[in-house]
Amino acid sequence: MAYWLFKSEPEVFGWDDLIAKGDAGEEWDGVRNYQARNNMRSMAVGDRGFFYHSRSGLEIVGIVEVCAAAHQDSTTDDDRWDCVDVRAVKPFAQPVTLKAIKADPRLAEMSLVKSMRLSVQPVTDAEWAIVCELGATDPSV
DNA sequence: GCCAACGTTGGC
DNA sequence: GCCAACGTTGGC
Repeated sequence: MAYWLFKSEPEVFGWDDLIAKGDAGEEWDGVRNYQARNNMRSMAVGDRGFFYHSRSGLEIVGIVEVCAAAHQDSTTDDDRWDCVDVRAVKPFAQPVTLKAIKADPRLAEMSLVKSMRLSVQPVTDAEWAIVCELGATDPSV
């Protein structure tokens, strides 16, 4: 299983909005960046990701699961743009702030630190475990 | 194919 | 709200 990180502005589409979608989840649409799109094309159903609140919040708030592989983004007719569907798995007991991530030398190579603007990012197995630990949340459940 | 101009993202 | 970083566009 691969791990990812999805960024969204909470005022536009936040964690609570995804929770409200239930088990069916929601299209991760609106991505208009090739690298982010390519990351979504690499995803498999069952892959997990972090949900990060950008611009305000600035913290990882929970764990999501990919529930549909990449397909046409329904918000555009342009066939260059695909997206996956994601659903909420569970919130972090303790949100992990960007500040905390930057303060942890083990996370210095995270895309969140290195490629600040990329909206859909890969996360390594090691980073996944460390962030879940910081979030006081057991990732296996 | 280069690179300047432009638009967008996102931390502060 | 500002502005730095960075991706994209388009003229040459």
